[in-house]
Amino acid sequence: MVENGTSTSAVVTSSKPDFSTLKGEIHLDNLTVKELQETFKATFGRETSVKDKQWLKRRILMGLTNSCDFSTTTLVIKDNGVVKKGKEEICNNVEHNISMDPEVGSTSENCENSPTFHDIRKENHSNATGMESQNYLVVDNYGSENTNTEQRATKRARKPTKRYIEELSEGESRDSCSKLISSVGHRAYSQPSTNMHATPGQKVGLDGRWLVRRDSLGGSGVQVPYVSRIRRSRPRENFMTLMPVTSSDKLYSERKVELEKELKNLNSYEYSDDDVVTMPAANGRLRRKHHRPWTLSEVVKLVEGVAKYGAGRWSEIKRLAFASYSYRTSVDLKDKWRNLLRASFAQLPAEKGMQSSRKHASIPIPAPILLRVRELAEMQAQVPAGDTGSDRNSAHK
DNA sequence: GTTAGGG
DNA sequence: CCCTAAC
Repeated sequence: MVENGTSTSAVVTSSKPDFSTLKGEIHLDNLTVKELQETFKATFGRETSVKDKQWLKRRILMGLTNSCDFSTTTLVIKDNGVVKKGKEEICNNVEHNISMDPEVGSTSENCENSPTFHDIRKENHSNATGMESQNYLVVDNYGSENTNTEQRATKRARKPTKRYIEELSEGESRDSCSKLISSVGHRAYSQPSTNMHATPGQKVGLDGRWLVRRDSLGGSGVQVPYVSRIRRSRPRENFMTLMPVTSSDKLYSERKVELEKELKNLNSYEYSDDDVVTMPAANGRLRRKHHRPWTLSEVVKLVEGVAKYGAGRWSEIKRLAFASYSYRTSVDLKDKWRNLLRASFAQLPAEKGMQSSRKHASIPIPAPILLRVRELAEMQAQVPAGDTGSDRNSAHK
């Protein structure tokens, strides 16, 4: 199958997929890692350093099935590979082609049970369930195998925070000039008559202390209650000032030691003002408390940690890779990873957004690292939460 | 106690 | 970084 094979010598640096390098038939199963990487490059227009054959194959096939309109090409996906469209009737069960696992694939060649590539493209018949008739290439099992794709789409619903509710309510009551009651009345009148039966959540507290509105949060369907702002104590004092002096002293000294140890590693950046509450920065703005720019080595550690343990296992990464960095909490790691993701996906394609994307980055992250971040993100998007080996069910406890 | 996401 | 709902 590799006869024509991938042109291993081709060094395409274009940023766009170049299918011209995909000559003839390609049987992904038979390709070496290097060849798979070449194919990856041809498919996605960029290089990859991932050596995981399985991943590469899956990505390539996914990329092809997703982005390539096969009706306009002479290529067709078949038997775990891309082949030239032949004259023989192609009973092409995409489901089987997309599933790279040998065990699954071994069930092979029954085209009757599941929708076929052929069927869908040809007829675009609406399915019996009437749920949705899709005229794009549907790969059955695709979704179930990569449930992560769906999971990523549906973020877990999050109730608006108390503060959000309060602040929003406060703002609105300001807008309506203390005519809270009347505005509510207006709202009620404007409701369709069928709505007079308010759901429990819509009732208005007689004392006027709490009201509930129907607004939803960002279209999430989460309803935002309307409450009058209750005066709270000031948001927050500096953590240290609230601590008893005794324990404060101890923590402070402990921390100080670590800080000073770290200072040597960092390129002698001056952090003497590190633990200070809020420092007026050069531009007159207030600087955050406890701000410590991420160093390159920290970023690298983080990336490696994500590679090893997976994104989301922040406490684990914190414990195992950042044991000596006491000032980086697992939340910090998570935050930094989020920023890295943003940077890697925003900056690589076009270097335009540099201005804005750099605004939040304390240090310039070298492109190779961002590439790695990107790869990890893509890789882990394919292999959902499932671990590649280390089972933590037994590892814990 | 952790994780995810908005601020 | 901070804050905090969900887990």
